[in-house]
Amino acid sequence: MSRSITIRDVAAEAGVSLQTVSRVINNGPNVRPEVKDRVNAAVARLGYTPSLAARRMGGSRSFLLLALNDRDRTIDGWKSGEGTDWVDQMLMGGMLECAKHGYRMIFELIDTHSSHVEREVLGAISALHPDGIILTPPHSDNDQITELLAKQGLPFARIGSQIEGPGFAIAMDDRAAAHAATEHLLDLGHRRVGFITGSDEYALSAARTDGYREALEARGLFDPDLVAPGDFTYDTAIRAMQSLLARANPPTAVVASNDQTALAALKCANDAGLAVPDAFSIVSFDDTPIVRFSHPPLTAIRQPIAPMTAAAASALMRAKAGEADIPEQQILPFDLIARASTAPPRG
Amino acid sequence: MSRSITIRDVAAEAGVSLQTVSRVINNGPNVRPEVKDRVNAAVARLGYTPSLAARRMGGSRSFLLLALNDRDRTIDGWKSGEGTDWVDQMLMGGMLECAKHGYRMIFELIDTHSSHVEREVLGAISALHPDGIILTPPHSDNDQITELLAKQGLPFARIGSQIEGPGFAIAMDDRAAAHAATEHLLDLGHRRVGFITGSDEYALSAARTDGYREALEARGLFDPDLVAPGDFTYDTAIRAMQSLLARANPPTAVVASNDQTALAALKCANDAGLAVPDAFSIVSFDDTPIVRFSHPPLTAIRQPIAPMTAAAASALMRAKAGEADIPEQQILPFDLIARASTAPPRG
DNA sequence: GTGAAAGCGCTAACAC
DNA sequence: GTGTTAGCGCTTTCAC
Repeated sequence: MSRSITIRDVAAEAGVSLQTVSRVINNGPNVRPEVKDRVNAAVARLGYTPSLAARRMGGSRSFLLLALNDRDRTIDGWKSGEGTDWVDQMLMGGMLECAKHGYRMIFELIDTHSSHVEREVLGAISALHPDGIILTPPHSDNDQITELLAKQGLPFARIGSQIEGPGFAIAMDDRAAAHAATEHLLDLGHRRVGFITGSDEYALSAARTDGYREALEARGLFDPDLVAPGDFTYDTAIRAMQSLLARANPPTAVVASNDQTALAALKCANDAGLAVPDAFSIVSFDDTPIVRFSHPPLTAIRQPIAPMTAAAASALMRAKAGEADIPEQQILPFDLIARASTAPPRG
Repeated sequence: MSRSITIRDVAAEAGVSLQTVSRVINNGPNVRPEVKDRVNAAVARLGYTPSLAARRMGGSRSFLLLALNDRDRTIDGWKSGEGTDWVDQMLMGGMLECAKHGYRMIFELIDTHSSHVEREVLGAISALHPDGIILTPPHSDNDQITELLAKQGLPFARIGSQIEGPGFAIAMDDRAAAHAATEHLLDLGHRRVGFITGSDEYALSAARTDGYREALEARGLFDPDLVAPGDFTYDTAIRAMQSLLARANPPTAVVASNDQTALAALKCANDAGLAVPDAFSIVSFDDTPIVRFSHPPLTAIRQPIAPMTAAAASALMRAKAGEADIPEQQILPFDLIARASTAPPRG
C-alpha cells in the first residue's frame, strides 16, 4: 500500500524543480551535467519510474503502441492449437523493441469483417491513446482502417503489406520469396511445378502468385493449369491439391501458400501414393513449428515476423519522437530453409 | 488529429454534469433511469470511450492487469520455435476475460534469476500501476516476488502454484494428473512405469512426482529406480531416458514431465529399437502443438492454461471491484488426451 | 439524485 | 539553464 514515489519526491531529493527532473527523464536539453547527475542519483536512490498514465495526461506521448490483429483468425489459431507462432513472433519482435525505449506494446484483437471495425478501432484509440498502431494482415490492407488512422493523424505501420498507401509499409518481399521457392524446385530439376494460392483477401497472395509465375515464365514453363485456388485453410487446400493431382499432366512439385496448405498437400500426396520428397516435392510458405516437425520436415520460406514487428515498432517510436528520414517502406530479407520435403523429381 | 471526445462533451450533449456521466460509466448508484438513458444515448452518439490514463489518474483503478512471465524461458521458447503455446493460451484466456470488463492485460517479461527482480517488478508497477498481477511459473513460487507484491498491497494471482501463500492460487491438480497419467498406463497393463521428473525450481514438479508414485504404490508397483531426474529440457531428458532404458529391468512405459521430455523419450525409444507404442508407451505432460504432430502423436495431459489465466484475471478484477467471497485457491480440471503413443505392453 | 471543487503525476509553454 | 504556471480527463469528496 506504500504510496508510490513521484517526480515530486525525486525533485525534493535532488533539490531541484519538478521540471528539471522531467527534463532529465526525457533527455531534454538545458540541464547542466552536474545537475543531471544529481537527479539521476536521486532517481536511482528512490527507485523512481515515471507513471505512464501521468506522462500521457500531461504530455503528448503515451509510450504505448497498439498491435491490432484479426480477432477470428487469431482465436481460431489459438483454439486449434495448430502451432502457428505468428503472435509469439510478433510479441518477441515488438515487445523487446518497445522495451528498449520505455514503451509497451498492447496486443488487441478486432473484427475485420464487422460493420463496426471503425467503432472498435476508435474505441481502442480513445481508451489507450497509443502513440502508434501496428497493423497485421489482413488489417494492413484494410482501407477502412488505414483511412481512419490517417484521418486521426495517428502514425501506423502496415506489416506484410505490399501495396502503396499511408503509414509505414513493412514487408518481406513475397514476390521474390515465391520466386525463390519456385527456383529452388526448378533447380532440383522439376519442370511441372504447381501452386496453391492464398486468400484473395490478402494482397500478398497476388504477390506470391506473381513470383511463382515469373520464375516459371523465365524458363518457359508456366502453365496456368497448375495454379489452384486456396484460401490458406487446410480443407480448401485439400481440394486444390486433389485437383492438381487429377490433371492429365500433374505437377511433380508444389509451392504452398502457407503451412496449412503445405500440410494438406503433404496429406494428399501421401494419400495418392506419392512419397515426399522422392515422388513429390513441397515447399511451404510458412516456417511454423508444425512444418518443422512434420514428416518429412518441410522446406519452407521463413517470414521475418519478429524483425518486421520490431521495425514497425521502431519506426513508430521514432516518428513520435519527431525523427525524420524514417523510410516509408521497408523490405526485410526472408530465408528459404531447405529441409526434407524437396528433392529432384523421379526419373 | 481530431481532438478526442471527453467526458465533458458527453456531459454537454446529455445536458448533465461531468459527475453524472462518470456515474453512468461506472454503473454508480444515484442516477435516475431516465437520466442514465440520456447519458448512454449521448455516449453512443458521440462514440465516447473513457481514457484509461485519465481514469487511472483520477481514480483508484487503472483497468490494467499485468502478466509477468519468465524472460529467458519465454524468449528461448520463441526463438527455438519449438511450438510451445503457453503464451498464446495465456493471452487467449487473459485477454478475452479482461476485455469483457473493459480491462487490458499487459504481458511483460522479467528475469527470475536476476538480482534485480525486485527493481524490475517495482518498475513495471510504478509505470503501469496495474490493478493486479498475474504470476506464472516459476514466478508463482518466487518468494521475493510474492512478498514484494503482498507488501505493496497489490492483488496478485499465482498460476500453476501448488503451495500455500498470499494471493490467489490457481492451478491444475498436478498430483492428480500425474496419478491419472500413471493409471492410464497401468490400466493398459504396464507394470514397470518410469518417470522423468521436472525441474526442482518448480514446485509442481514434486506434485507430479508424488502423483506418479502414489498411483504405483497403490498397486505395490513403485520402484524408486524408475524415477529419473530431468529439468524440462530435451538434452537432460535424453540422458534420463537412456539411464532408464539401461536399467537391469527397464520400464515398458514412461510418464514425461513436459513435452520436451516426452519428445526426448520418444527419440531414445526409437534409437533403442523400441517402437512406440507397440514396444514402449509414453505419456506427455504438456499438450503442445508439437506433441500433437509428433509420430506417433502423443497421449498427453492437457493443462487448462487459458482457463487458469481467465480465472486469475477474473479473480483480480473482482478483487479490485471490492467483491468478497473470491476463492483463495482454485483447482481447475485437466484432461488426459489419449493418442497413439500408449498401448498395452508387448508380450 | 445531482453538481461543484479539488487533485491525481506529469509535461508544455513561458518566464526568469 | 532552471523554475513557475496551467492543465490534460477523469474520480473522489463533499455540498446541495
